[in-house]
Formats: sequence, C-alpha cells, structure tokens
Amino acid sequence: MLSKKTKYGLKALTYIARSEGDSPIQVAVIAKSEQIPQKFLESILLTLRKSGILGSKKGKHGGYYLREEPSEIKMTDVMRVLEGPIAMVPCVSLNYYEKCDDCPNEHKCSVNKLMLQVRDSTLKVFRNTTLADLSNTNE
Amino acid sequence: MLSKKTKYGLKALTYIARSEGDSPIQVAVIAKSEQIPQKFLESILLTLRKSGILGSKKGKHGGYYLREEPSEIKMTDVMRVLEGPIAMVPCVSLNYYEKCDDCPNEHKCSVNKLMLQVRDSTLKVFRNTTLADLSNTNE
DNA sequence: ATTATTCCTATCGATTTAGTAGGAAAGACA
DNA sequence: TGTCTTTCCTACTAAATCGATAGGAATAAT
Repeated sequence: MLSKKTKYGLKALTYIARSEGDSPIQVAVIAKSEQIPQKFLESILLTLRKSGILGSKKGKHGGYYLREEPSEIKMTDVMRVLEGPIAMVPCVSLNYYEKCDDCPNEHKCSVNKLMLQVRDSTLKVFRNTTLADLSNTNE
Repeated sequence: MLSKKTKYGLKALTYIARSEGDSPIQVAVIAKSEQIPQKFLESILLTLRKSGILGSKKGKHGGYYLREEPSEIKMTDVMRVLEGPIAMVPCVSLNYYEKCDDCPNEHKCSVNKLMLQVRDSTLKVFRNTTLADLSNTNE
C-alpha cells in the first residue's frame, strides 16, 4: 500500500506545479484545497525541501516552490524520498542493496528473481514519468 | 516492502514445486531447509491451502502439495493471497476497488494516474510468471 | 512591534507485522 | 485399540510503523 505521506506528497507537488506563478505556495492553501491535515503536510513538505525537490521561503508571503521545472522532476526521485526504496526487497534494490541473511545464493532465489522483474518494470514507469505528466490535466 | 509472510510463502511454494514427487511435503522439512520459523510457516501454508493453491493431508506422512501444475500457478493469484491487492492504492485496484474519500475526480487525480501505470506494469509481470518460472533453477 | 509563515522536536493512539503458545482434530500404523 | 505424527485453529504478544497532533522557535514582511 501507498502511504498517506506519499499520496499527500504527490498531490501537493502536483498542486504546486499547477500553480506555477512566481510566488511560493503556502502549506495552508494546499492543505485546504487538497483536504490534507495541515500539520502533517507541513512535515511532508519539509522532507521534500530537505531532499532538494522543493525550495522554501519563510515568513509572510513565504511558502514552497519547485526547484526545477516540473518536466525535470522525475518520479524515481520523488518516490524514493517519499516512499523509500522502489524495490520490494533489499536484495534487488539499486540504492539500498542488502544481502538477505538466509539466502545462500541470490541468483537461485525465486523471490529475488520475481522481485527483480517487478522492480525493473516499476522503475521504467517512474523513470518515464515526470511531475509535468502528473500535473497535466488533459490526457 | 514485501512482507516476510509473502517471502516465506513464495519460498515454500518454490520448495514444494521443486520437490514434485507424489508424496506431500511436511512443514517441518520446508521450515528447516528454508530457515523459516515453523509455526509461522504453518499459518502461511494454511492460508495458501484455504485459498485453493495448496492441498493438504493430515496425520502421519501428511503435508502439503500443489493443487495444479507449477506452470498453471500464476503469480497474480499467489501474490493476491499472500500480499493482498496488487495495486498500491484502492482506487486503481481491479479486485478491491474503492473510491477515495477526498478525490472528487479520479481521472484528474495525479496519484491515480501514476499508480494506474504502476499497477499495469506490475500486473504484466505477475501474469506472465508462474511458479514453474520461479522454481526453474537454470536461467 | 505585529503578523504570517516555515521549521523543529516530541508525543501518541491505532494498526500491522512477525512471530509464539497451546492444544484440538485427523490420519497412519502397530 | 493406542500411539505417534501431522495439520488445523485460536489466542496472545512485542515491536515497529503510520498517521497524525501539540507546542513553540526561527525568520521574514510590513
């Protein structure tokens, strides 16, 4: 299951991408429009900022803005920040690889074999999708 | 993340498929060979039996066996039993569809759009993979 | 100063995960 | 019949994760 955190994060990013003016968007505005608990959203946007996807401005007229064009923001990056590793099992993870304690031979492991395929196909989707694709209303 | 339950379940099914003799395989044997806590494995195999993937025989010389040929057992079915819905979000689930409370228009929802693609690509993998593929050591 | 906003830390209740415990029920075999 | 073996079932538990909430510090605009 997708966590609420990721769901809210994606919706917020989409909202910001669609609002593309010059001024930053405030958490309260997004929270209200997308029906997301504001305090929760605050912490999510903070994570996105720390990861470099969002920028922020404090104080009056502050808020969050995208650091790159929506078409440059790949879902691989967004998903890794929000949801963690894309692989369902550490032994097939590109960025967080870890050997299984039990598994004596990874290449003979049925779970490894299957999950490798799943990872590859999911990765293909995330690599080919940008925030611009998500924000595009028509389609 | 893949649950241990699913991981163990897949390993056990693979073990049984590879052992294809005429006599059922006992939980204790699988547990020892695959390093799975026996009581936990018991409950997993029970689930698989209730779902119709495995058959069982009680008492001495009892154990579990496959109800169909490994090449007939599709990962879509196995994964749904062990891990639950394949979709990461109920609003794109084929078997467990549910509308989001918040989402006024599903077709304009960025999360929906993305997760639909992920579901389709994952589904393609599971539909094209059978237990026979997993048990095949060479490849 | 005042007000608006992000930033940070801590806490909390509910749910899920990964088991464990104990024994009932059924079947094999002597 | 009695014993042993195996699945079957229910209930419990410790730990982790999730989805928040609370309260206020820091910063910026006016």
